[in-house]
Amino acid sequence: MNRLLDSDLKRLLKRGVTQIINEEELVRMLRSGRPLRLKQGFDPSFTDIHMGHVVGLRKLRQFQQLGHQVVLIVGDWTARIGDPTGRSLTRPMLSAEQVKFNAQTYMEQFFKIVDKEKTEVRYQSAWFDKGVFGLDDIIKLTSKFTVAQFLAREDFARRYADGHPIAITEFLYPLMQGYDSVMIEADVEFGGTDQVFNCMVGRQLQEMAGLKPQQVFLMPLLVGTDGVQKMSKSLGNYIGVTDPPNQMYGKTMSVNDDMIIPYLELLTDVPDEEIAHFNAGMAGGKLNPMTVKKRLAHELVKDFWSVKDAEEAAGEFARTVQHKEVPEEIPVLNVPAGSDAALSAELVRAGLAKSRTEARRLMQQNAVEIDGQAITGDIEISKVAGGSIIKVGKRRFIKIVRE
RNA sequence: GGAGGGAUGCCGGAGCGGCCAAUCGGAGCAGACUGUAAAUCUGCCGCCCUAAGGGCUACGUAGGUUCGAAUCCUACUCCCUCCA
Repeated sequence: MNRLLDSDLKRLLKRGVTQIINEEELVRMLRSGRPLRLKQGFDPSFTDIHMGHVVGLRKLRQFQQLGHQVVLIVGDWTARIGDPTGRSLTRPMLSAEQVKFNAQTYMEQFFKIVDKEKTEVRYQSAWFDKGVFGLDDIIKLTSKFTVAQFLAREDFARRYADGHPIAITEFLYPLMQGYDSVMIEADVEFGGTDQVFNCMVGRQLQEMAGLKPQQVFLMPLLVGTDGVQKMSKSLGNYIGVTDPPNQMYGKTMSVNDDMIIPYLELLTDVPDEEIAHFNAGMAGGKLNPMTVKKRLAHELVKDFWSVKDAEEAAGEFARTVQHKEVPEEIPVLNVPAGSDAALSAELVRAGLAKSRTEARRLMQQNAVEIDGQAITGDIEISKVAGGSIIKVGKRRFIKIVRE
């Protein structure tokens, strides 16, 4: 175990952290030199990890670097309940097969950030499956809490007040999550700020089981690229860890300027001093936010891909977005020699419009250009010369090739 | 078990016999603007007919009444609230 430096401690407990319960105790535990069991759970009800999740995963890695052990819990049972957090919508129950597949995909991405060697993977089914966990256990577990306690949870309270349905099984969710902590003897549980309640239930259950209650490490929820709502796939305001370099770079450049600093803090290793310098520079008008955002985009692509990819993506961005030039590589649309199809139909075939009606609409809006020349109405594809480049909207291109 | 309320486009939410492809807001798309982006402004925003214009499908599901239904009636399905 490495000696714990004050600088490590500061980085670990201050940057990108909302709240720690209980911080003094956690510091004591860290100083004790004993490898801690860090609990991180996930519901395999989705497969894609995005930057919002990365905030927590980076934190886990930092702890790992100090010699601690991550225990990843695959919530194969909780996923089937449906998680009431956030969207106020009951998620559908998933089949066992679906859950298994999702878990697999999730972990592939998870270990891009977290050290696999220092991670133990546990499935909830190990302690919740039939034969292991019975009705008597359910009764024992549920009888320890009251409805009033559960209605204290913000999400439940709001939904109840609004007359939205809350399934009884949803009450089971925090209990099961908490029970996980008992089973794996977690020292610290990690989660977003929306997880407070569930994590606290874990503490209580551990205490009731005669264990030392876990510490709770809460991290901010990352705001999505729209700069308003929390990053989530269903809202479409996310940057995925598997997004290809150009897309990752482009999405990052499209985030609101206000997000630059938080993103740098939560998603990169750019030192605090440098971030402070950027912040001051932008506030004082000395630094163009675009420059800083480019740095951010570069950092992200570099971390998830490579330095080379980051540089190429930067070049592509400058070319297509800033100078409005044609990108290096353009998808090709093969057109049979004698085709008399309408251009609108061809745009649909190329996936640049959802319907011909939409394609025509785009033309009317001056959004379709052939070799830089906007057209105002539909034409036959035969009127378009082979090799022509068609641009739709700001940056979608296609090259016509005659077969 | 009883009483009441509801199901509308991607989402929220109007409409309550013709003027409804359906007000409005959000999202999305496009154009303008912009040191990236945001904000702002303008337009679009079911599908098909290459325009004007026309056609076809749509308001939980299935029938019905009517010249005409998202709007009325019947049954069904699902949801919510309250009482027991």
